This record gives sequence, C-alpha cells and structure tokens, in this order.
Amino acid sequence: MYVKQLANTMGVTQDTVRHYTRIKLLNPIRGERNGYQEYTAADQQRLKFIISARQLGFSIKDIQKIIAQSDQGQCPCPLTRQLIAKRLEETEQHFQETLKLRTRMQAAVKQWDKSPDGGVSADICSLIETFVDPISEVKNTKEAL
Amino acid sequence: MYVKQLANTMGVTQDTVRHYTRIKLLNPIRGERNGYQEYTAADQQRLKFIISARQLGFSIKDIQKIIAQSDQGQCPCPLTRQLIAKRLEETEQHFQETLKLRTRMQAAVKQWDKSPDGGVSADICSLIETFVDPISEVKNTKEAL
DNA sequence: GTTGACCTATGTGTTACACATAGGTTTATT
DNA sequence: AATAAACCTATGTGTAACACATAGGTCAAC
Repeated sequence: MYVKQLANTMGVTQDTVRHYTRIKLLNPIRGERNGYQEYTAADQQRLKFIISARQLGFSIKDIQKIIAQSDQGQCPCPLTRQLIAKRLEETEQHFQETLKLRTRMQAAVKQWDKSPDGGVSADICSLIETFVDPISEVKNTKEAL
Repeated sequence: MYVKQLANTMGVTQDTVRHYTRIKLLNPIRGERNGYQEYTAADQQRLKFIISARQLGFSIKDIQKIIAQSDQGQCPCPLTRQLIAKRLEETEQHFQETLKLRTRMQAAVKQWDKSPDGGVSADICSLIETFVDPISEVKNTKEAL
C-alpha cells in the first residue's frame, strides 16, 4: 500500500501520512523496486489510533509516548489518563482565552459600528487606538471603588 | 532606549521586541558605539499600537498592512474594519472547535473514570480505542432513524 | 586590567502539518 | 522500442509568533 491509498482510506492527507512517517510514528518499508514507502496493515491500524488520539486532544508527542510504552509491553492507560488530564486543563485555559478574545472582538466591532473612520491624525489607526475593552473597564472600575 | 527597557516598559518580553524588530515592525537605529538597537519614542508608540492590535485578534501581517497604509498617509480604518470581520469569523470557528474538543475530552475523562485499564491486548491503548464520542453518536443515531 | 554582573545579537527550536519542487513510474500511443 | 501524458513519489522549505540557547560584547568596580 502506497501513501496515497493509505491516506485516502483513512481520510487524511498524504502530507499527514508522510509527516507521521518522518517522525517514525509509522514505519513503512522502502520498496526495493522503486524506493516508495510501503505501508502494511499494522501501519494502517496505528494510523487509525493516531487519528483517534489526535481527536481527543493528545499531542503527537503524547502519542509517541503512549505508543512507546505499549510497544514495550506496558499498559499505557495510566499514562493516557495522566496526559489527558493535563491536556484538558490546557484546553480549558485555551477555551477561556478564546472566549475572551471573541467577546473583545465583538465589542470592538459593535463599538466601531458607531464610530467614524479617523482622519489622518497622529494615530496609526484611531479605531484600534481608541478602543476600550468593556471587560477590563468594568474590572478597573470595580477595583477603583 | 535599549531592548530591555522598552520591553519592560511595555510589558512584553525582549524576544517579542526583537521579533518585531526582525520583521521591520519596529525600526530602531543601530548604535554606532556598540551595535545595540536604539529604540525611539516613535518605536514605543508603535509597539503600543501593535500590542493593542494583537489583543484585538489582528495577526502580525494584518498589523503590517495597517501600518503600511497609515505610513502612506491613508486612513487604514476601512481596512481595519474589513480585517477584523474576517478575524472574528475565524475566531468564532476556532471557538466552536475548541468548545467541541473540550466537550469531547470531558466525555472521555468521564467515560474512562468508569473503565479499567486495558490489559496488554492487541490494542495500543484500549481507553483511546474504545472511546465513543457521545456527540457523533447522537448524530449518527439521529441520521440512522 | 581584570573580574563579575549585565546586557546584547543571532541562530535555532517550537507544532503539525501544507506547499512547492524535482523527478521517477506506469500506461497509452505511435 | 521510443515517446508522450498522466500520475505518483520523496524531500526541502514554509507557516505563526515568538521562546530558548549560545556566544560574546559592555560597564562599573576593584
């Protein structure tokens, strides 16, 4: 099985398969005839696993560690539990930050809908320079009381 | 003003200042005496602008375009409005994806809390391999009806 | 002039691939 | 067999926004 077929079968790009191959997550065999990478059923199963793990938020390094343990005959489940706990925390953080950013951007758009374009003043862009974040405003106001 | 002072004053790292300098967003002068970058008040103002824009979700390339227009004597506000609309869309997308990921990860943790570690079977990691996403399950179930 | 503390510039690393390039393989055609 | 067209591959480089590591220069004190 060459890269294209594996990629198509598993619903990923050829670049993804090649990437995993480069970092040794997949271990195809070099065809002697033409130098092409030949993927086995084992590679396919492993790729399936990688895709599942990626969808659960594991990084590629996480996956490498998990596979390494499994390859050494150890049950990687405890490691998996530990890793996902960490990743979940990070995702929670990331989620909160994205939420804040979205709110801030929405506030800017709303604020700017009522503002005219700034002339050619000393500012670079008056919209951006005069924007005040309602959230941090509230916070500062509260703190000032 | 050298890099450290500017960075400290503006609350960013020296690496950030250097990065902006490398990509010509800041344009300090090489001190003849020692080859150090010397930042002016104009650099400081520009850095302030960059920080504000970054907090609003603009990419560095966006900022480069905005500044370029401003430097050419044009009001960049229309461009700014256009750019933030696009970025807001992206952020919305990103937000939804992060939300989904978080939900999926939480579901996994919950599911795994009730599952034992898999033995050393044919699987790589039974936890991951047996995880079923409640969301896509619901979807598939609905579609199957 | 020399030590030590502090500062700087610059090259490389990071994440998870996507893209571009160059060239080999296979099938069809002449 | 030669050649062309279509298709496939490997590999190097690019991406975003910096962080980190290295190597070495500067400054004040002794």
